[in-house]
Amino acid sequence: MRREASILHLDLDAFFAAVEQRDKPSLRGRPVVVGGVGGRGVVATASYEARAYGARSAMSTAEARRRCPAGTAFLGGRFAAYRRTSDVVMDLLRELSPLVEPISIDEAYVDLAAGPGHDLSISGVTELAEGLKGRIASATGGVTGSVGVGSSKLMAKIASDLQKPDGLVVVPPGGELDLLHPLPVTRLGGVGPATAERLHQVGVRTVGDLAAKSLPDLVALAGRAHGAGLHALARAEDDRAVVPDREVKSVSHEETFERDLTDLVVLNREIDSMAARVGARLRTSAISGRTVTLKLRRYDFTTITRSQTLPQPTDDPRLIAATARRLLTEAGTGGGLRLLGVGVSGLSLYAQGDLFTTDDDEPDETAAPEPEATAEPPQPVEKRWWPGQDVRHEEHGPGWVWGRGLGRVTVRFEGPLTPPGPVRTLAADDPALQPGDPPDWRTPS
DNA sequence: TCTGGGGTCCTAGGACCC
DNA sequence: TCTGGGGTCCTAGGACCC
Repeated sequence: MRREASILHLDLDAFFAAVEQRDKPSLRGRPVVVGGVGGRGVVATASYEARAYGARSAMSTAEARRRCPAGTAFLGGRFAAYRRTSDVVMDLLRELSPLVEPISIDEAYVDLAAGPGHDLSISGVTELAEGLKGRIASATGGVTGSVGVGSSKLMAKIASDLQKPDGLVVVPPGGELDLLHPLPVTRLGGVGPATAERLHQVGVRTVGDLAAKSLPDLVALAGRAHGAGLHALARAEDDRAVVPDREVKSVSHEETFERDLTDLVVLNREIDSMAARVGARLRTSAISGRTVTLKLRRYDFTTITRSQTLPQPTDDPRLIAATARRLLTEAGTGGGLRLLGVGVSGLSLYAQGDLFTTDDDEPDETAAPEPEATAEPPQPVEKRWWPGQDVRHEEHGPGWVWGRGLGRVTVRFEGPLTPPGPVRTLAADDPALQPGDPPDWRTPS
């Protein structure tokens, strides 16, 4: 805990949904749900209009459909668009300080004490945060964020959560415990359903209740590290630094299937395609790893992992896939699998073509490409289009997919800088309709 | 038509080593 | 011939976060 309120936490409000409403004017002021749109999808983000009907993050999309009225937009995610907007925001944060720690695409800490001569008085950081919020809204085309400023990461994060959306709370140094102790323990990071249940059983409901418990009691309840962490947080003792550029520890890809799979041939093909994605991401980051992990979730939702550590680090999709295939054969597919995942950990920086690369591992330009590992299966016409997707039509211009089915696709032709636009229903195989790029929300100058 | 996908950190037991 | 005690690596699972 510092003497000044010099740590800022920013949390963008209903971020995915906010980007969708910015880029799709017909959705502004209306309920929007972003997430998995298939039968087994879950909600990633619900707009505040959708939350009014009870839609929530992590809820199954089926449940959100039951709760929300007709006309609610259910959209798959456009991660390239979210990434572009996020990058703009993170750049604004780095104008405040070189010490910016992104926590996710929509959340970050900033160490204001490391910035250039900021006034760290209460009024000083309040003014700074107000300016930041204004710059974020104007640079992103209206996406808002909630800001908390305090003497530690703990306090900044708690504060940003107090006045959502579009909030700003500065916790004056010395006021930490008055703010913290009445709050439910579940507001502390690290207190999830399991810990909350155990705490409730010993009568702990608020952070104040937690602060009354001894360190040995909490260690007995939650384990050594977690117990000590809770003991400290309940007293607002938090010295965690703002760390930019945290090292990646693992790279993985997983997929829940529309229907449970049992066929080993099909599952092996899935492994190949996941290993190809993981290998490509490793190679892009110039890293490789020694431990290959296969994750599987059975028809009854039981989840197991099987891993094997290789003698040398690799980023080779074929070696990753071969290892994962072996682990799958050992684990068995009994009863059917609803999810498969392939991951690599034990990462290290790794130059291609080093001592351990054999001739066998070199790409062979004369060989036929390996269809299993590289080629995407041909797309059925129905699956080409998904709700929310950016498209462009030769005649009607840019727009986005509202819905599809029965050989047709419904598109609304509008963009972030247009008024709400017209809807047209087209043949799903209309050659004039193509996937499009995320639209630019910035006014052309 | 219950329950995503990408991660991090911690714990615990066994192997192995000194 | 009542068997210590660390330390590290590997594996598996669980809790949690966004």
